[in-house]
Amino acid sequence: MCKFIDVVDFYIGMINALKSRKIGLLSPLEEICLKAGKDSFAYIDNRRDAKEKYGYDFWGIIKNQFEEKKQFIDWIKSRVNEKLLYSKSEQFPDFLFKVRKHQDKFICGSLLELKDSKGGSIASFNSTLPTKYKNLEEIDVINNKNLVSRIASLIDGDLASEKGYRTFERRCFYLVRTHAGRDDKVKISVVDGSFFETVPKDNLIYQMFLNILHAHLEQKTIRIPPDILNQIEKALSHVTDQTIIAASQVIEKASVRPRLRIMAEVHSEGNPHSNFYPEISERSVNLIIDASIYEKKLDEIISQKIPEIKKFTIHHKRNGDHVVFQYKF
DNA sequence: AAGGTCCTGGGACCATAAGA
DNA sequence: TCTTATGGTCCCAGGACCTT
Repeated sequence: MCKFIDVVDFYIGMINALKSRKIGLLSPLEEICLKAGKDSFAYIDNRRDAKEKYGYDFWGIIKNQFEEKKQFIDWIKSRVNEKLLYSKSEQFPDFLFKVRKHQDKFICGSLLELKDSKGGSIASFNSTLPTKYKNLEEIDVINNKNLVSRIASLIDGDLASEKGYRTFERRCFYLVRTHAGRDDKVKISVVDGSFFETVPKDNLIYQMFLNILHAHLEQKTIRIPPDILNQIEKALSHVTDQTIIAASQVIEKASVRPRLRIMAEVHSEGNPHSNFYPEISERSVNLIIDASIYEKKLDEIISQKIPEIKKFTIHHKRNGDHVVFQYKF
C-alpha cells in the first residue's frame, strides 16, 4: 500500500475534474482542490468559502450520520465553537487528508499547502518554512492553537484516539500554480516537500542568524577572535523555534514592538516550474515526488485510471532524482 | 533600442482567534 | 463586544538578463 495514496488519488481526481470541465486550469486553486479531493479531507482551512462559493460542505458527511441537524449541532458544540464550523481559519495548513491504517500503521494524512502565483516564480512562503514532514503536534505549535488538530481528530474519528496519532509524521505536499492568469502558460503541480527542504529547517534558521552576524562584522570590519566566534555560533545554534522568533517582542522603553517574520523565496532550482526543468511544460498538471518514496506499483495504479499520464524523472541539483507524472492539456 | 520576463526586496492590507 | 497578536495573500518597483 502506497503511503501517500491520498495524494495520488487527489492528483487523479484533479485531472478527471479538469478533463470533465468541472474546473479549468485557471479556476481558483481552492476550488480545484475541493473538486479534486472530494471527501478525502480531514481539515480544510477555508470552510466558509468552500461552502458559500463552491457549495462544498466540509461537515456534510458527519452531519449525515445524525438524524437531524440539531443533533449534530449538539454534538459538535462541546468540541468546536459553532462559529468556527464554516470560518476561514487562516491556520496552517490549507488542507489535511484523512489518515488511514494499514498493517497496524498510520499512512496517508498528508498535508497540502497552496501556492498560487501570477508570475513564473513560486509565491513566497510566509512564516512556515516548507518541510518534508510535519506531525499534528508541530502543526499545533506553528499555529499556537489546536484548532486544526481538533477538527482533524473529529473527522478521523476512532483512528484519532489511537496511540501515536498526534506524532505520526505526515508528508507535506504543495499544490503549486504559476502564471495563474495565463491560459497559455499556466503550470500546475503537486510537489513533494522534498523539493523545497534541502537543508533541515532548524539549520536554516540558525544559519540565517549567523549570516546576519557575519555580514555585520564584515561591513564594520570587526575582528572577533575565532574561539569567541565559535562560542557565538554554538549559542546561535539553539535558535530554532520559529514561533519564538515570530512573536512580537517587548523592548524596554520602546513604544513599538518589533516583529521578525521569516519568509522564504524559492530558488529557481527548487522551483519545478522554472526553466531549470523544461520537461515541466506549459499547460501541464504534474505530480512530483522524491524518488525515495516512489514505488513501481504507482505506475499501474495511475495508468489504469488515466492512461495518458506520462512518467519521467527530473534531477534536483541538491535532493536528487524526482519522479514526475504528467498530464498535458 | 525596445520589449518581455525573471528575481529580489519591500510594502499594503486583510482575516481570525483569543484575550480583555 | 472590542482589541490585539499573528498568520496570511497579493502586488509593485527596480534591476538584471534575454530576445527580437
